[in-house]
Amino acid sequence: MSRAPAEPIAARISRELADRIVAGQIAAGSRLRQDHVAVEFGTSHVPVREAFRRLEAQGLVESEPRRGVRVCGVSLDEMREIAEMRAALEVLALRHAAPHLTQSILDEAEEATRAGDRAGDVQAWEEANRRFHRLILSPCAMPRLLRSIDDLQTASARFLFAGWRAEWETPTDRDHRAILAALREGDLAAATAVLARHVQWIGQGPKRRPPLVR
Amino acid sequence: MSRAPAEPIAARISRELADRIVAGQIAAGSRLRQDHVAVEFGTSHVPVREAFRRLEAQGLVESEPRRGVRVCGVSLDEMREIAEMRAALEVLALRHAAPHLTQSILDEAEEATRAGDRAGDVQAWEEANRRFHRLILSPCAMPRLLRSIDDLQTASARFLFAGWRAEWETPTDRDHRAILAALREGDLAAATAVLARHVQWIGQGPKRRPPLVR
DNA sequence: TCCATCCAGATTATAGATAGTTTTCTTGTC
DNA sequence: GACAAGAAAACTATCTATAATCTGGATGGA
Repeated sequence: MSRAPAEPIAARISRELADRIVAGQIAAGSRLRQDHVAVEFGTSHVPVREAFRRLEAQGLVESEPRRGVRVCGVSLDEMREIAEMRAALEVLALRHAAPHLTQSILDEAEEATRAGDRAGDVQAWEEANRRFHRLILSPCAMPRLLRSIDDLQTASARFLFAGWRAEWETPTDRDHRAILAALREGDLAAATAVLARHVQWIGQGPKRRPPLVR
Repeated sequence: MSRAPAEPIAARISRELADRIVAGQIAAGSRLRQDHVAVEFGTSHVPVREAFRRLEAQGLVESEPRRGVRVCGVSLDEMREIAEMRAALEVLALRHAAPHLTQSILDEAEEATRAGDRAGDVQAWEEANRRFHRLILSPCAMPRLLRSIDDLQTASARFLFAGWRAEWETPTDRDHRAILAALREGDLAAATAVLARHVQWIGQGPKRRPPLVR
């Protein structure tokens, strides 16, 4: 069949650039010039501009009217802000998702936690961590809320990759298991409390070295 | 003087379309066709497409890859979702803003409440209401949070204008004054509790008539 | 005979490329 | 340090291609 992808080029560019920004391959504060990006992707700058708007909405770049776009910074303040927003919104989502959680979803979440334990690098751990959160939150059936949470998780991942690569994993698996245990017992209050603390833990920043603002 | 605005056309189009959608001049569910909009504004379709991306980020329209964009619906579920998100985020913002609130800010907020009392139509009331919230929240100095809240308030206004035009105003001024009183006394817990209830009250929907989904 | 389904052509709309204009930044000169 | 000329980049318009939708009509079945 070899059906043409039918995915607009703008979407592809925005995905690719988002990945690079999150991975830290594009430095914070650096300018993105539409012609250069266009040349690199072998397209014109028109879809590039649309991709920029998308990244702007995700909070990965900021744009000034006639002066181009630049990658957002990764300061400690921004990190805390995002962590607190995540905590507030994920608690809300979990509160609505809890009544619709099934045994099989909880089992899948358990498996995601184990995958996080087995993860050898940050990327794999982050993916497992995000899968865990998505699993227990998406049954809330609130699409706008889930989209916001997803954008915030992307931004969180950016901090994770940018700053410190050592101290992931250890306490999170405990938190994940505590959340699952509370959910299995129907103790929603305990589950949301642990979730809030767990998310904000990420926002506490590095214990030893500063967050490598490039 | 008379400096050319230097505001990109895309920004102007997105503002104008957002106003119309919020005001209910463009029906929920109707399609927006880029070259029609372009003809109306006397431009090409390129800035129109960028405006669409902006509206999509604000949650006013939804876009399918090669099938165009259409105005989001205004169901009761979406309304509740937005109200709950607002409650969660505005409480967070107030918690961080409270330490930085000054006497003059509270006085201005009081004045905004009075302006809401005096408002003769929904538009004026909505503007005063939004000014009140912005005043007491913006000292939190969390730009990303404030942007999210602003988008949610825009969506709220849409429901307000779309569905029912009778029952605004009455209880809200009481809530606003209760929030201000609690803030003046330094009772942050009471202030956030009233704020959360107050915001979710909007999400309760019309008491008598259904929300006029067009 | 009437109705539903499906297909081909025409029409419409989205998406992207190319080219030109305007604004901003840079560099060289006084 | 200020200013002007040049370069670079953002922004928009026009044109083109590709995908989706709509129309009419044919076919098959009850």
